[in-house]
Amino acid sequence: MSKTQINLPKTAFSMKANLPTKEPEIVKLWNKIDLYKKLRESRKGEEKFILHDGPPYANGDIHMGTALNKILKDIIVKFHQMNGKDSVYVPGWDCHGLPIEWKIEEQYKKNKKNKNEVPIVEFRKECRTFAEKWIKIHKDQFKRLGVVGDWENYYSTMSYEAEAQIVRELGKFLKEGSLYRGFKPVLWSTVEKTALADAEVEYKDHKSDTIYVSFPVKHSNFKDLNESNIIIWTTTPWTIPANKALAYNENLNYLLIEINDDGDFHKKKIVVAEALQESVIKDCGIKNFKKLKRFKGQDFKGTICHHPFFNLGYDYDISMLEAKFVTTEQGTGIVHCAPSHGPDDFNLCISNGIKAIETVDGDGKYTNNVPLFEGIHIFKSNSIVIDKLKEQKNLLSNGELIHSYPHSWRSKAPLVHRATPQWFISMESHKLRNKALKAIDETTFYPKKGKERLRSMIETRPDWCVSRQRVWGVPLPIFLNKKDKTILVDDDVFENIAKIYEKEGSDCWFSDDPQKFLGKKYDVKNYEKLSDIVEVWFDSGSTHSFVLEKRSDLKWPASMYLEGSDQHRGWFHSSLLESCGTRGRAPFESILSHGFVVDGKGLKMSKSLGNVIAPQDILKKYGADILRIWVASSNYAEDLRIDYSILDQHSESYRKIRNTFRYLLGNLNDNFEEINLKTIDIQKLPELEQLILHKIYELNEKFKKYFKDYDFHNLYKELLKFCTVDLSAFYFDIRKDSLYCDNKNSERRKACLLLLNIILSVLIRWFAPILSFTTEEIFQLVSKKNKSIHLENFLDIPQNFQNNQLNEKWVQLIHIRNKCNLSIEEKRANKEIGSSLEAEIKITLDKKFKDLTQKIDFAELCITSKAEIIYGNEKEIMVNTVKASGNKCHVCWKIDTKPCSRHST
RNA sequence: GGGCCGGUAGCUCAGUUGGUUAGAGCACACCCUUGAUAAGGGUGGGGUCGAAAGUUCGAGUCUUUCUCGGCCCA
Repeated sequence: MSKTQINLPKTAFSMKANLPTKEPEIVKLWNKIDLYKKLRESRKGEEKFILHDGPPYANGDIHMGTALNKILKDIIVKFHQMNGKDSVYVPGWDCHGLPIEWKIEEQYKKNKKNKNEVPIVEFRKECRTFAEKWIKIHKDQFKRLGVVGDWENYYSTMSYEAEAQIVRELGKFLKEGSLYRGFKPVLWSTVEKTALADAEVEYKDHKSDTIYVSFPVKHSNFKDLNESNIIIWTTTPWTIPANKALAYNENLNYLLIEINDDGDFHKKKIVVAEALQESVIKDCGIKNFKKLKRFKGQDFKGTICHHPFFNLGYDYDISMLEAKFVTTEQGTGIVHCAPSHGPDDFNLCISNGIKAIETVDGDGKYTNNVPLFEGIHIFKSNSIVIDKLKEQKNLLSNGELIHSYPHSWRSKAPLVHRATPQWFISMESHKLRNKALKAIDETTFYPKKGKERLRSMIETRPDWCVSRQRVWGVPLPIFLNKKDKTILVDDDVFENIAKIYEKEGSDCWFSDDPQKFLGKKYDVKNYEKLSDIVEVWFDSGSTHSFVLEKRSDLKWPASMYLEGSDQHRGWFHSSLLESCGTRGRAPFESILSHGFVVDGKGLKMSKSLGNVIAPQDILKKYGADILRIWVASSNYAEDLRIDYSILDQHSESYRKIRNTFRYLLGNLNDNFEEINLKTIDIQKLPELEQLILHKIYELNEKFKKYFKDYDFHNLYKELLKFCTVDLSAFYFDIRKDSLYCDNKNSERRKACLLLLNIILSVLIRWFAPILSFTTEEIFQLVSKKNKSIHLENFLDIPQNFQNNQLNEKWVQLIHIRNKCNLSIEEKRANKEIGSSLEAEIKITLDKKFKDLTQKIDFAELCITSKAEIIYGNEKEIMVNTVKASGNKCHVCWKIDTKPCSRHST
């Protein structure tokens, strides 16, 4: 009966969220109202915030890392949008490259089809179809996460416009002269006469010739080394003619040893690592020797040797270089380096200014760059090398070894590293490195540590190799003059090729008459067309040119690039170089990098550990908003942990937030009214309401600060704390009595309803970028405008909400309230009372609190039936709780000896 | 193996230039409520700050070593 007299909350907003089924409906709604278009219209002419999407690879279902990345982007885009910016998000995909080629070849293998018999153009069409399929799947998966963007007009690196622009970009490097032809070792099959990718290699046992070779020291700053011989060990004697350097490790100890055995090395001094001395002595059958000196690897610094074939025309200097890859696992602790025949050798040499040259041709025969050996096949030359070394008295010993060695998976033939012609963009010739370093200085990094990471990479990286001997990519638009091998550099030709690609794509490079690309200016008879493709990092590094610059809804440079921290070496890096090379500055104003998703213990996710969680599983079990909370509440500057217990806890927080909204909606009976914050007569409100307005003001200040720093986990934490501490446990709890039991005309109750409206309108906006679905669900329920929450702005909280004096006062009042709670709890533990309304509290305060507490009703604050304050001289706050005497009002449940003042009639 | 980054309560995170008994929310335990009810309130337990050594009157905060983990490179 009494229930009819009170105002109980009533709302259509269910306590149970049921996100997995509700969210897809909301995605449909956004589709139906064309939210993205409306977002753009609503911000027409406003300042732009452009988060340029780093394209994911169109291959396979999305994983947690992808989900994290997209949600973080979406949160940021939405924050800026609600902050009044025209916050445009154009998603993109990376489409060219080996992984897709590989997938298509796998299908061929299954169907017993031979790739070499399929025309290139047909093969490329299949790659394109494959990528298209995955773009479509990704799109739906991203939308399901609540990500809003221009899904209809996405970009891809395989679009005709992109392929055309990539040609134009390369043209700029060619014209400038920083793109040059060089050589670099790749895994090569002399049988198939082709380069092989890592995945096409299988390792099998192979019998190799082994040799210990001496390199006579020509000059050393370390006196003891002069007139000694540096010993190396190798399993590929045929690479000795290509030797250009020796590598040592400065942290190892080395020995100078004198050999006293008869033979070529009688009375000669040799150098090997101390840790390998025994094995070398044993291997080479040395009987009599004397250790002369022990020294550190760093003493090698600056040492120059002769090539063992010095007297046969190999009269160039062999430098000794420091290299960390030199170990004492086997050999001599000094490694011979042929930059044309090993990646380690290549990298070490190029960083020391020694370039690789073409020493072996496609058939496996030495070129004319190699004296004595020209025309000889490398697989037949080991014995010749060994003979010559013996002849030159530089062979300490030789033998054979069976070891694991790379072979072609197709022909089963052993592979070699062979320097092949490649195309490089120079870091130095046109000061690309300097430009990039300057651009890094001008970029803001979130977190700050990203700056150092990118800088240290740019400082040390070698020239950029942009060519690949594959099929699925943008063809390098290069013609070589057949006579003098010079590169054809002509804007008209590049533009002609670009125009053709714009119309029909780049497939035609492989199928059509080359004259078509040369135009009328040049005769195809005089030019050789290249068949290399552009490495995919150049593709994605160019997205700024065919997306940011080409689209009128975007701007160049982007406001932000946002990717995982691995992209310091990837997309951040390639975009920076491409843009600095062509435009002299970075294509971004800021970079935000996030860590990796790891499991609950901080270990990386892997199938073998069984700790992989797929976003699809989370969506099914919890819903996207829980995943979005996980993103927002985690510190992306570090690795992000996730497991089901972590998600369980976030869904607990979600329920707390949801119930906060439910309380608001219930007491408003879903009749939400948008309040004009500027016209509120704050002084007329009760102090409690004024205090909450102050708290809203304070939180908004924090909100703005955290948002400015992209510090979402602290921002979310503050929002959650506001819901639980300030609202649920304090304001809501206290005001239940007024909301339920006051007369509807009560000023106090009206003031509270005003606050509930204000809180709802502020809170729903604060949460909208994170809880995109739930806030929309609420907004659809209360807004009569049939609009989306995401079209709203954050509210300007008026300065007059701030009231520091009042806040300081209430800090003390709340302190007293806490003391009361302790006292009440004591009686509750004694079973003297149950609910706090059964209590009457007597508070003893120092007189100085009189002004502070005079007008405060502690029965209201502490939700007791009665409260009395006694002012005395004791400094300490004392509270005495007794069981309230009298009768319980049937309506408001307060106990009093007198009839209830509100409900006695 | 190298470079960079990190390891604060069960979980997510704060801890300003080194300074009193290391904080918050969530989770947990117990109690209350049954008019936010698969909700709400109150009280409470729980970390010596990855480990060790050092600098200092004093270190989670500085140095070194080790250890565990992550990314990149090899």
